[in-house]
Amino acid sequence: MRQLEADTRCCGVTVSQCHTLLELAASNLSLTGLAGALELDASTLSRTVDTLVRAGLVDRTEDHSDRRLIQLTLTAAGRAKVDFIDEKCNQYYAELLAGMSERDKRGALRTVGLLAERMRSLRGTSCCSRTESVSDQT
Amino acid sequence: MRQLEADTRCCGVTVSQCHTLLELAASNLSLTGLAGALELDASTLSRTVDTLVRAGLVDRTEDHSDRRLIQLTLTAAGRAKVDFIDEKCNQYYAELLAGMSERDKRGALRTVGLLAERMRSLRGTSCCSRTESVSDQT
DNA sequence: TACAATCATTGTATGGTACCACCATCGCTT
DNA sequence: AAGCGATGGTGGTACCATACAATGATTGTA
Repeated sequence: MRQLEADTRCCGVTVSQCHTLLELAASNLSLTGLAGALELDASTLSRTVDTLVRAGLVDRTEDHSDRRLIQLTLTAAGRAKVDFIDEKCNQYYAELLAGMSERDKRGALRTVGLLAERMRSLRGTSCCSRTESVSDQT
Repeated sequence: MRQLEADTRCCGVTVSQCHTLLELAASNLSLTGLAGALELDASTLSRTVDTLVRAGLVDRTEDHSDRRLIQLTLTAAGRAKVDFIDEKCNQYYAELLAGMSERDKRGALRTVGLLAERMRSLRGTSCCSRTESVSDQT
């Protein structure tokens, strides 16, 4: 997580901004669509998108068939940023695997796939019933 | 990350509080010592510890040999919380591995160990030179 | 046409984080 | 012993991430 954070920040975006950009690169969506895809509240996304729009990485355009909707698309700069991030990530993954034996590399790829799948299927399955939270930061 | 967050929150603490408790369980430390171990700013830790002290999970005690130091120790409730968290984590890991073949389980454990070691050794190695950050959330 | 549902935004609150300034304490040097 | 720099903890301030509630605009439907 720390590595991820350092890397994305050094790409000029925060982790959240990065997730948003990557999701938009996969498919243009409305705000609520994007919020759903990222499992975030729409209000959170709205503000994140604000930042990205101001940064010139994302465009907000109205949908003429339903004027409630806001279509979000990457600008050219946004696409470039995504490419840059992808490249950086791939570099990092390559470094992670560097020095492993062929056998270990294959094992690593298989393990990561298995675990990802298993994690996805366990999503929401856990946990204990809601307990009191530790807060009250007076 | 999401799963981790949901699980720890459902244990009644945030992820940061959880890290703090677990580190304290490993060894009693002063505030700066703890901050160093978690690679966080001392002021950040000071406030997190505030919360945990108010929650009755951590004790602050002065060091008589050096009155600048604050010794941090888990209370009984704190230790209980850590045990609970440990148990929950182990449960989750068990569920992650459940259903895998013996061979895949061994592979998964080996992969995780290899990757963790490799990540540690790459810490700080990356990345590009600092670029401008996308912010200005006016 | 009136009303419920949907979408985006804004207000408010909590939490994590860092940097800086500050104060108390400690240790060393003169 | 006095002074001064180093160290440890805390509070001020400023971000970002996030959620929930309220609001305004729009749509669809009874």
